Amino acid sequence: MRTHSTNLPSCECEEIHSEIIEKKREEMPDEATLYDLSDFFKVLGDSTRISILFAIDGEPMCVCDIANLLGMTKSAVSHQLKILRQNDLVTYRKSGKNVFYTLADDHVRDIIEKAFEHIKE
Amino acid sequence: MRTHSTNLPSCECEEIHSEIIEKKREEMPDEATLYDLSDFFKVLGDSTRISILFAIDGEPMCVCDIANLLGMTKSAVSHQLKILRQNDLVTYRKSGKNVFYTLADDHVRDIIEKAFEHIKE
DNA sequence: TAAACGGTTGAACAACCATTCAACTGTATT
DNA sequence: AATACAGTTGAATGGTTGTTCAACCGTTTA
Repeated sequence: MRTHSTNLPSCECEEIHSEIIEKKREEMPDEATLYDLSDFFKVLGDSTRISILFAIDGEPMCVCDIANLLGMTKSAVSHQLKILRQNDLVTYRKSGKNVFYTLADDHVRDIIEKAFEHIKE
Repeated sequence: MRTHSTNLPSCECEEIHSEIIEKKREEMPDEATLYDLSDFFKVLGDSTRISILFAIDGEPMCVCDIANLLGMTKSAVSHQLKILRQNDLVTYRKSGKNVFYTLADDHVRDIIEKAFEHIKE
């Protein structure tokens, strides 16, 4: 998950505006929060997972139907659903042989909505 | 960018609830929109880029200062700034030998803010 | 109980991507 | 003009990750 090392390979250039750097350093969120944030966006940063989230918005859908709707194998869908589950973006309800998935809460819908507005400039 | 083929390898299982699939299919955004959305989140799905966005929020910062603040090389920072530039998340202003970067607009700040609230359950 | 089917899972593979390294551009200073 | 330095860039590399494939589990039905 970590995309750059913590503080070892520090910059090869001089500090130009030390005061600004210090001020900014105090304002920065802690590292753990930054990783949590980027990990959250990483989950949304895949067109398959975004498609799944749109599909199961409102009415719940079983894995097989999602696979048919998106033109994918059950396996591929299930792998992505696992990631969505692990990150608490979806919940599921078992019913006989089927497993019905739906959005975990409205928070995610809001964020996707806001991004939706953004990409339309 | 495309993480699954368009419609060729369709599902190996039967359509269980055809009516639901058809209804959902009409409600789904077009494919281009889904890719634009996931591409947008993909840009935010990296801790280095998230860190940069927090750093340049408010007061603009030059590349060298960002590198010092984050403990990274100028090169690595510049590569990520290029991606942020190409996706219109940041703007820059040249001043002598320095290039000062800052957030492009408040839209991005809002989205990160919302995600921030979400990950704190 | 045996077959059928929806769903999950681990390993393998291919594609993608962030960082490093080295070379380069442009501006400022001497 | 020459040096110094902020910033950019392309190629190479190592790590990450989405899909495929095959095997498996659990529930239902014959």
